[in-house]
Amino acid sequence: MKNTIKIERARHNLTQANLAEKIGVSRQSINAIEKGKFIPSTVLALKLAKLFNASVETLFLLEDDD
Amino acid sequence: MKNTIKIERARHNLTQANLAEKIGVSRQSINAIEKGKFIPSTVLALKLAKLFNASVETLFLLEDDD
DNA sequence: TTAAAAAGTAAAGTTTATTTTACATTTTGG
DNA sequence: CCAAAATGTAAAATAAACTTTACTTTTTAA
Repeated sequence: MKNTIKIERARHNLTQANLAEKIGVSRQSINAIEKGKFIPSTVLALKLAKLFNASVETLFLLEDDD
Repeated sequence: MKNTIKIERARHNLTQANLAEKIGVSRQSINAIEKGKFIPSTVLALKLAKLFNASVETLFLLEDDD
């Protein structure tokens, strides 16, 4: 599973810390998700998509091994 | 968080058991998700959306308390 | 109406997401 | 260049997702 959070974050001029704050998770969670260390819950994915005016499908991409 | 899995499952004529099999989780997981007992991971949400030709956003609806 | 299938539920266990704290490295702006 | 901000990382703890087993209740079809 890939995601484009880092890119969207750049487009929206947000740091990991302020994205985390807006979404209501810790900064380390954002970092870990960006780095592919774990996959967020659907609630988090929906919140991120909403914030970025994107779909969950464009933000998170299924891969063969998922 | 609400979801419309039960409805989509009906539209696609699938039992909890065969949906579970197609998605690769246990039947109890499908049941628990339908009953709102827990919120699936983003991978699961994407797989369900794909199977149902729906978007994650239409399948899973954020609520105020999320 | 009855047997079979499907759905609901529950407890115990495993795995994975997420937090907290804390520190190291990298990037950025003055 | 230098300080501050941002990012990376890691360990320990907690919460939540998910599995397995097993049993009960409800629905469906013959």
